[in-house]
Amino acid sequence: MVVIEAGARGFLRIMIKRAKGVTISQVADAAGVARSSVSRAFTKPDMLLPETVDRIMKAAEALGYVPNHTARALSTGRHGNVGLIVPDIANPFFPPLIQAAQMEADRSDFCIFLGNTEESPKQEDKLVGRFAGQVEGLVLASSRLSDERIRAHAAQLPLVLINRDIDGIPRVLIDSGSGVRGAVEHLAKLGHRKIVYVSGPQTSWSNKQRRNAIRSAAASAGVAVEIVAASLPSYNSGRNAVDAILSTGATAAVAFDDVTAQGVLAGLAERRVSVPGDFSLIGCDDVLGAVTYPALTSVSNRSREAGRVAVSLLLDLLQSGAIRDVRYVLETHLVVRSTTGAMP
Amino acid sequence: MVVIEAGARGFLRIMIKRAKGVTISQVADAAGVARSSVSRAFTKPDMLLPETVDRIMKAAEALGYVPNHTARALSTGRHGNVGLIVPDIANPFFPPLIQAAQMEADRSDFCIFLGNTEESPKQEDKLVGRFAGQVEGLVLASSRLSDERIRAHAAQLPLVLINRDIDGIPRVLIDSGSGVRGAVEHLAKLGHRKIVYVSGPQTSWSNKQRRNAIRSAAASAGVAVEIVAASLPSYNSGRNAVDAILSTGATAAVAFDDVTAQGVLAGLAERRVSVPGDFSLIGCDDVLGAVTYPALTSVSNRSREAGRVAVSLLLDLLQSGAIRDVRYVLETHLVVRSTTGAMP
DNA sequence: CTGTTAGCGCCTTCAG
DNA sequence: CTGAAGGCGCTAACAG
Repeated sequence: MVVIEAGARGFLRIMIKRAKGVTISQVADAAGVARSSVSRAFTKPDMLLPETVDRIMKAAEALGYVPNHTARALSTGRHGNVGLIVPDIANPFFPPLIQAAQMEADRSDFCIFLGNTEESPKQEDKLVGRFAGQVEGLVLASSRLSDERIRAHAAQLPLVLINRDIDGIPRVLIDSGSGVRGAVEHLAKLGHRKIVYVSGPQTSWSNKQRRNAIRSAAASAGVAVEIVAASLPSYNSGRNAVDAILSTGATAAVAFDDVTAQGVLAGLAERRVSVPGDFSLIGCDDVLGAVTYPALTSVSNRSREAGRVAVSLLLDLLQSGAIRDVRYVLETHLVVRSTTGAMP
Repeated sequence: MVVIEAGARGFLRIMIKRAKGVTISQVADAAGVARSSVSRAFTKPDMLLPETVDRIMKAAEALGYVPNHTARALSTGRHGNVGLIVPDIANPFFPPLIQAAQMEADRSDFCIFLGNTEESPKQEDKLVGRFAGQVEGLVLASSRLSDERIRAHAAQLPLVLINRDIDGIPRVLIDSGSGVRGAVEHLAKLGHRKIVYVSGPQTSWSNKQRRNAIRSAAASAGVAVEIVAASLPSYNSGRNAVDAILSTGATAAVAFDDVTAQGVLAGLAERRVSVPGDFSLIGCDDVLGAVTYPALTSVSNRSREAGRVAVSLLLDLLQSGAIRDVRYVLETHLVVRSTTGAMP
């Protein structure tokens, strides 16, 4: 129905009155049954005579009835939503994760609340609170919260963590260690004797993990390692790190992530250092695919799987009602492309 | 409280009983007032004596009361959520848009439901339906639905479109035409006499817009144009288009988007065609920032603003209750970096 | 198998 | 300014 009325200041306002939800009672009347039967027809049809279900469904269809999600949620306490909170949607690490989470939720007819914390713990706390009332559970990806806050939230509602290792809270971890070890061995085999690790954020769980993996792998391969800090994981900090990298005398580098690696790649090109002729470079996360030139050798990241598994785990927990201390680890591996070659 | 109980099959199950929501009644009792007063204290405090509000708030705090969103929604019909549906989260065009939408919603304490349609109209329809019950309004970004379906949905709940131009439905459009014209003029000024447009998906509103803008701008600048189709907007189709591009004899190209342009860039490098020395290249959407080497000249995209404006518009509509026929157009412009130079 | 009867937790008239 | 009562739409025992 379209309504045209005079607004407060005299001008015309066009309003479209939207269909006011048909209720279960109207359907019940139309079908000549009790409200509860209509409810059952939609939730537990096997409790009813097939023909009754049929009659109810016909009436419902005719009236355009559609169950009210909110009312059902209030009554059952289950609303069929899960929340997903990430620090930065725009970081290429997350979109595939989000997408996979979404697909997995969809398979069970769940909806996803998405939250972006802008890397701020305060914002993260706020979002958890805002979501808490309307989701059955939450996935926290690369949370920036303290262990205490996370534990506190976990006491309020089912929680699954991604890339955060807290005892007693279900978590899925991407073990970049395995892939990073492969990277170091790959470089050693190519003859490199000294490499540098271009590090990421000091507070990052992944950075710590990668740094340690490189150190130990290099030690056992007899390769020297130097660390060059690139505070932020960004293109610019990678590019700015190039002088420091070259001054170490190393012939190869592993960067905290692909974005940083791409910055390094650009910096090297500007200085006429050819890759992989004069210098070899490896990224992490494999988020750039083969889009750089030369195509970047990188460590696979499996963020897509992490998203899928996390949601799947959460839905399992919701269904079973139990909390299991799950620690799901995803191994990674080296993806060799064109930025690595024999030591010059 | 931690409970350890024997599970059905005898093994131990550890469960954490979560705090069962404190209700308004408990607060009312504790504060010695009626339930309605507690409700008012939270929604219309000015209707109450300041000291009453105070007493209620104290009691609420002590009990750890937090209003039940679902119950409130059932009662008021407003649940403080909006939905955002996109075709492909992983396409770099969308994350900034999503992020901005999220921030704008957050400013008004709204939560965002995110839906990913995998480019499928069927999935999009399904998501709209699933969301409909629990959001007050919806933003459809680059919808793949037919005009009819969109109109049908718009009749059910408030809708705002991004990059889709349908009369009578509020929409925000990114006009890449202006930027693309700038691109052509830029190339003409550099002396190029023949250019190619590497086109995107035939069904895309943006592709049509860009193609037309290039044609008309080239005509008035006296530049010849050829179209090379790159069916999908992807790195590979860009790279595969390179031979066709070079065989036209053109000295410059504008690509449908940055991802395609990056593929072209790689293809050119493989064929030892130097950029911008031998060939000039311009992308669209500016999603790669300056991360390619050489840094890509591109047309700005403003997807971030589109996301922000769309949500802001939607919230306005919700508040006013009226439907205005808004058509919000965002102009774009050329961002000159290092892939364009004088005709060889 | 189906109807009856209570709520779920909150908001909102309507009286005082 | 505050209390009492009814209802939002649906589900969940409990009877038949």
